[in-house]
Amino acid sequence: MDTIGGAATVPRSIRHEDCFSDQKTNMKVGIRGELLQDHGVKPSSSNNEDSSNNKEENVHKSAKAEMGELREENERLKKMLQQVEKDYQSLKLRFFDIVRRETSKKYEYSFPSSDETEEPELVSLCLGRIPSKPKKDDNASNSSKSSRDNEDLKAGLTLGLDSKFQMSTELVSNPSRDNGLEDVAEEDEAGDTRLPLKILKRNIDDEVAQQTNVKTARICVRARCETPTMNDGCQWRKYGQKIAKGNPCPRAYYRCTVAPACPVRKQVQRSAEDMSILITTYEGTHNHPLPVSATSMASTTSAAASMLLSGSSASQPGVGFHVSATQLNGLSFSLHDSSRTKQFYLANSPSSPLLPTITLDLTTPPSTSSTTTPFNRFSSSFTSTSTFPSTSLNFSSTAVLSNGYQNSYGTTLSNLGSSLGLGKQHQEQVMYQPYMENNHHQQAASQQALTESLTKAITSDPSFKTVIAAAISSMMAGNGSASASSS
DNA sequence: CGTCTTTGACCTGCGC
DNA sequence: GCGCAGGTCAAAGACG
Repeated sequence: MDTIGGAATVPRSIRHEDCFSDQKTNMKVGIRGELLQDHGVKPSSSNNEDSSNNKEENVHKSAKAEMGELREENERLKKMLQQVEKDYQSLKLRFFDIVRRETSKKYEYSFPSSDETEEPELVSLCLGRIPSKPKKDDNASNSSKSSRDNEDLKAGLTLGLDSKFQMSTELVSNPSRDNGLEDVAEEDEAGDTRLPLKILKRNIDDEVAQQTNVKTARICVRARCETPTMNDGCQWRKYGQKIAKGNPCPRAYYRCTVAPACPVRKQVQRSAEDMSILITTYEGTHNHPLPVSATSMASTTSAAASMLLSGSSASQPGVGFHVSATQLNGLSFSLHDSSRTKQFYLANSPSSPLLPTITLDLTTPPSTSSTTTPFNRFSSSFTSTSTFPSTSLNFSSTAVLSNGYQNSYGTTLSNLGSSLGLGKQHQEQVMYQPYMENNHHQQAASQQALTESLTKAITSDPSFKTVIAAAISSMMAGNGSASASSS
């Protein structure tokens, strides 16, 4: 990001790695400090010079021994870290497998005997690449269950921040003349040649043309941020600024510059109520792989998007969610159907009034940020109204995770933990004791608890499969740097 | 000198 | 048709 946050020109991937190494360093330092306390040498109180010389020698020796211990400790920590990463990888694979199977099952159940040629309301969140366009397949006639499963799987596993909605034909035919580029293109495919001049002009661009095939969700992130923009890992270039009505703070317009033709844009504006709150709205889909550092935010937003999508919102355009979380990278959030109150933020976008908008409120409420750092504590709750019967969830969970693993894996793992700790139709309280430094057993225990919690949540609430898929796909995309999205 | 930001002008959509 | 507001463009200036 870049321009964002001022510090900007430094490639985010590099910064991210720096952060990671910093964490290791901090861990070492912390442990070192603890050891020094434990084995610290008390100052001599003797007046005898000989004895003081001997003591100096002893101090020297003990210091050496201490150094040796510290080295060993560091080695152990390194191994521990490697082990954690390894465990995480295997966990990830397990989730991946479970999600895949569950998704297939659910799909069979959801479409048991319906018209096989009827296309389900596919919602595809794409990880920074153009989706595989399953919509309106020409081979709809031979759409077997397996092929549908594959499509569903694709949709489920291609989640990302830049959620793209594979609009159903019903939605495409929605009688709104300002649906924007995407809908117009849909109409074009359907044979409608009444394209506005602007649209025709833009369609010249291949990249944009690809964008026109999908519906794009808007992701709105509210976070407390002192810097002009939030550092989300992407590179942005400011192309405009405007004073929006009702807010004295100007709204800045940014364009993704990671790739020359990337259509992703974002708007940054300070909240009128609280100037310390930065409201960032993302729109569009990256057409390039994302920097690794961008995937954390991607995992958060993609999960939120998947929440929205799992609520079959595709058929109910204009509905917005309000997602609140107390951790930047946590998937914990509460979703509020804002359909009645119009979209909570940036609802007055004339260009895309029908775009589903997901608002992530990352501003920490005072009540939940009391004793722990924002990065190791987050609470979540999810409520949904009858507008989304399929996602009528009610849960609340609180998780305390160690910040000792707040690397790219740790955050996403936390994400999974937080989101999966949520249970359908019942409330759960999952408290993870903070990992004690140098206590591998507790770490293992906490990890096990987390694993159990995740598994439980997966099996108890199928709707979270999408969330898991979102987070996992984001992680995988980020790890492989193959493709990811966010912005 | 190249890149990025700033900022006024312009375009477009919407409501009256 | 007109005015308003949001969004974008592009020239000019700043900066490294």
